[in-house]
Amino acid sequence: MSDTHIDVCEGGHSPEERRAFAEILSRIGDKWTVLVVGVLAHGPMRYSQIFKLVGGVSQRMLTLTLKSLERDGIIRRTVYPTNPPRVDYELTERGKTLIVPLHLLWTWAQTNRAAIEGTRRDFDHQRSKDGAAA
Amino acid sequence: MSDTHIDVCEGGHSPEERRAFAEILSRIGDKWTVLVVGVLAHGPMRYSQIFKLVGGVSQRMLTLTLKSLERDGIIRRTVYPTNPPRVDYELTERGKTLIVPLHLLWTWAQTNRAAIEGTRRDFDHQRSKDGAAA
DNA sequence: CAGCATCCCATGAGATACTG
DNA sequence: CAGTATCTCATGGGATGCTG
Repeated sequence: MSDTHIDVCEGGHSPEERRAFAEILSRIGDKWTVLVVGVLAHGPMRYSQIFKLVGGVSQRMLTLTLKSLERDGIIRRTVYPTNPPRVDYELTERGKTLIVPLHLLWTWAQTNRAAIEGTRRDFDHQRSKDGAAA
Repeated sequence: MSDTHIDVCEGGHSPEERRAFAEILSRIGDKWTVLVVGVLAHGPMRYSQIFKLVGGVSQRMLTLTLKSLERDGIIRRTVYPTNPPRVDYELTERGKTLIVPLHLLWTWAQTNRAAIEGTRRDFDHQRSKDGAAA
C-alpha cells in the first residue's frame, strides 16, 4: 500500500504529450509492426523474406507497415537496381533502440499469457452465467 | 556492427507464440488502453475521474476499454451499491507489473518523439518532391 | 453516477489483379 | 521480385439518447 503512486509517465505529462505518447505507442504496438520489427531484429532482410517470416500478413499490410516504419525512421529501405530488383530492409540505430523495450514487453506477455487466458475464460464463464441466470 | 542478432523474443518463438505476443501487445498497446493504465497507475479511481483525466475518450470507448482490461485481469472493478452508485477501478497486481515495461516505452517515446516527427517531415517532404517532379 | 443501446460514418485490412 | 491499385467487407469509434 505504499507504492500505488508510481507513474507511467512521470517526466511531465501535458495532455499533448500524453496523446503523442499514446499515438506513438499505438503505432509501434500495432500487430504487424511488432512482428516486422521482431523479424528485422535478426538483421537486414529482403521484402519476400519478411513476407514469409511474418506469416499471415497481406502484401498490402506489409507494404503499409514497412512504409510507416520507414517514415518514422525505424527502418531503412535500400534498393539495389538490379534485375530483378532487390530491396533490403534493416533497423536503423533508432529502430535498434526499440528492441529492448519491446523485448521487455515480450517477456511480460510470455509471463502473463497463460494467466490472462485463464482470467478471460473465468470472466467469460462468469458473464454467461450472469446472463443465463436472472 | 556486431550485434544485429539480438532478438525481440529469444525465448522461443513458434508462429503461435509470436501471434499471441502480437495479439497481447496490440491490446495493451492500444491508444486508450495505455492512457487508462497510465492514469490508474496513480491509484484507484472512479469512472468519471478516469473519464476526465484521459480526456477525449468517448463513454463508449472508455467502457469498452475498462471491460477489456478487467477481462484480462489488468484492472479490478469494485461496485459500491450506494445511491448514486459508485464504481472504483484499480490496477491489479498483474496490472502493476505492466507499469515498468510501459514506462520504458514511455521513455523511449519521449526520447524519440521529436526526432521521429522530424524524420516524418523529411520523408513527407521528400515524397512530395518526388511526386511533383517528373 | 455509471453505464448500455443504437445509429452511422471512417478506417482497417484481406483478396485479387496488374506493373516496372 | 517488389510492389501498386482496386474492390469489398469487417471493425473501430464518435455522437446521441435512455436507464438503474
